[in-house]
Amino acid sequence: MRTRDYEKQQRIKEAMVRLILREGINGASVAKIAREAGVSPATIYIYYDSKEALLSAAFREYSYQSYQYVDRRIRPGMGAAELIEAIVQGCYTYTVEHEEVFSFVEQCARCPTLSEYVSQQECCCGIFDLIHQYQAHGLIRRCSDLNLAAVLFAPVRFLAANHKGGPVEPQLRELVAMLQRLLLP
Amino acid sequence: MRTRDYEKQQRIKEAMVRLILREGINGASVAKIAREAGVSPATIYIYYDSKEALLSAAFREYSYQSYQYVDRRIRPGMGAAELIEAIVQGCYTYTVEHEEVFSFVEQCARCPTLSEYVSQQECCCGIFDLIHQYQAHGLIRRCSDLNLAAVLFAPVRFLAANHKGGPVEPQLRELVAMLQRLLLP
Amino acid sequence: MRTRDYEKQQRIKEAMVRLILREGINGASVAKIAREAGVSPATIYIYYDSKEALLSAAFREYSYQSYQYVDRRIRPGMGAAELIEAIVQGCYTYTVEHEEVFSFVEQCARCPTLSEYVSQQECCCGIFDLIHQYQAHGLIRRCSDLNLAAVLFAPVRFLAANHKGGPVEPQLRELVAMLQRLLLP
Amino acid sequence: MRTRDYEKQQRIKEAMVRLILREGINGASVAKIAREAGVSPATIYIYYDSKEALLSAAFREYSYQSYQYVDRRIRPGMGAAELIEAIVQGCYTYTVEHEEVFSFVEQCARCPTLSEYVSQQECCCGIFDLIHQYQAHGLIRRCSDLNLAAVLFAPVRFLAANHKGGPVEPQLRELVAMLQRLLLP
DNA sequence: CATGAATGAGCGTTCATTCAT
DNA sequence: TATGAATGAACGCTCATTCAT
Repeated sequence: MRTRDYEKQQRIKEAMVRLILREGINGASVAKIAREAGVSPATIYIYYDSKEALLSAAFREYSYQSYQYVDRRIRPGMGAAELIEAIVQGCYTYTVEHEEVFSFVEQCARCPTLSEYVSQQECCCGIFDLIHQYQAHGLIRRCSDLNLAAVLFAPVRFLAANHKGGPVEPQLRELVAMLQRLLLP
Repeated sequence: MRTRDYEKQQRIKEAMVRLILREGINGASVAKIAREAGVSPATIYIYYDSKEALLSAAFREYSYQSYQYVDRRIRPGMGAAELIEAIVQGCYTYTVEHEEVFSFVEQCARCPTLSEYVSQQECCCGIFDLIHQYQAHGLIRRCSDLNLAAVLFAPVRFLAANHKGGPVEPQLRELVAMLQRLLLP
Repeated sequence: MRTRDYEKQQRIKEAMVRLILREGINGASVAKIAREAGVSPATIYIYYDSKEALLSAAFREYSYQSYQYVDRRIRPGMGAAELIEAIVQGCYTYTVEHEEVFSFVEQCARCPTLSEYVSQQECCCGIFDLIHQYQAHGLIRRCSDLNLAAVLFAPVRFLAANHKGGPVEPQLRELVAMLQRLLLP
Repeated sequence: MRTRDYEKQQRIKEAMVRLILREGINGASVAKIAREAGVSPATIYIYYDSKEALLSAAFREYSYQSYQYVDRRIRPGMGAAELIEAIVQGCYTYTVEHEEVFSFVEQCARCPTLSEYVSQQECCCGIFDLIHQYQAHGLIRRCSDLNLAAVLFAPVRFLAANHKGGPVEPQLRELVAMLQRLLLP
């Protein structure tokens, strides 16, 4: 008996994400995903019950992963300014290093049939636990978590999605500075 | 002067947008759009060369329209704080009053095959012209237009997309206050 | 606008029935039916909602038709012996002249997912009305309708299905004689 | 002596027959049969060369078995009337006790691609040998074997397949009486 | 012997688009 | 202009069968 190959499962997910970056969530048919992954269409159904199961599983997984990427770059000992910078920079770097995942998650999050599979709020709870500590110590201004998420993640993603040409570093530094001014007391 | 034909074209666009809110950009086939609009599939091709032409035309049109909605709520005489409030509130109110258009534009903007039909930057040039005047007079802090757009539009849309349950008004007022503090000198 | 072509609908049904005679109800895929009928697979779905709808509609239609064929060969004025002969002969002739329909209906009638679309009892009510008159006049022995159908239709179909080689006429005449002896007083 | 393997082979056949009763001959895929039997799809191919081989082997086997069931209920010493009753009753009881086998065999017998694997005539040769003796002694009327099979087996199966609701016993007794009158001198 | 993984081909159905009226 | 009919290609998925363990 052949054993289940989790690398193959991974390859399928990555192929789908790559394809969706190129052709949009519309253009990613099971047949195309299979060809991109170098497997038979039927093989996909060994690892996922349906196309929607594949999409939602990957959406969920990558949603968490992108926040964990940021999580790994922050530590309790950081200064508040440093923390904000790490979060925003981490967010941005992730979009550059995982362009296809970023595009995929953004598309899924807007799609009414997929968005409810993942709660954006839950994904960043690790980061928020730390921020809450800073807020408790008066190192970061208090505000609702939703607005905190709104200003910490949305603008940098906007930047990542809409930046075209020219050096992005200054833009990013400016944004960091703005958010520091906004959130530091 | 609106001819009967213009109205039919409008009906098609609105039907598509309604459908995409319900079923996502994947679920909107030409046949379904036609049924929703109460016309024949062939009729759609009288007004648009292809499905992509329909999508991109609507995307472009509604993108501008959503900024014009905000535009109509601001005037040169406003105070800077008032201006920021009007923009953010206008943005939010639009998402509530045109839920389906908001969802549609958000989906299109993330889709690689559609996003390049519209430059988000161009759409808001009217608003930015005014802001530039305020900045020139030192009433609003200077920063790059991209970051300005990033903080003015992205967080409020994040709020609109991710808010679930509970009163939204306090959230929105808090966000306005945050952005006023951020952008006022 | 092209108008609906009922000849085409007929062609589809006939193609399916022909195919099922050759390859069995298993072997009749929509694509094969379409090829046999000389239309596109999609065209079938203009006239029928689904493959099952096509099957059940044809099953129902041909079930009635095969009894109507017999119906046309009987008249109130016939003698009782003559009536029985007409029914059995009619049944048999139909299976010869419409071999593919006979095979199709027999297969559908045995398939659990299709059989309940058609009540065999209802199909032959016209014939039974006449027989009831004969029974009322004591020209045909009384028995339950179910058993009447069982002896009038099942054996002749058995003959039609299982006869191989040799002249069938004597067999058929013998069967007619047997049933006359059975049913005449 | 039944080896463990023989039992597994049996399980596969029974699973298939059960499935075909529920979903028709169309709905019985190898994967479903395997699941129903609690084995792997590959295991089926250890015992049978192909799906068709499985179908035809089971068809042949169960065809004979259903006649053997009747065979066991008749003995040379019986009266002619008793013999006819035993055959018809035996036939009917079998359909009740082996509903799934009955449905399976009936479906196979009508399917052009399967029917030729089994000659219905051959299956009942044991019963016919006995009847021939009765006929030789003038205890049962002479007629061709095909018509004999037609009246002995087809009506009772028709009854079994088309009876719905109400007590079946009287129907069956009536049929037995009819066939006795038909076949006894 | 027995398995679950793997597959190319095919399934029923819908797609975006064009045709004929 | 506007239509429903028509279509080849593609859809998501399952098929019968084989492979590797």
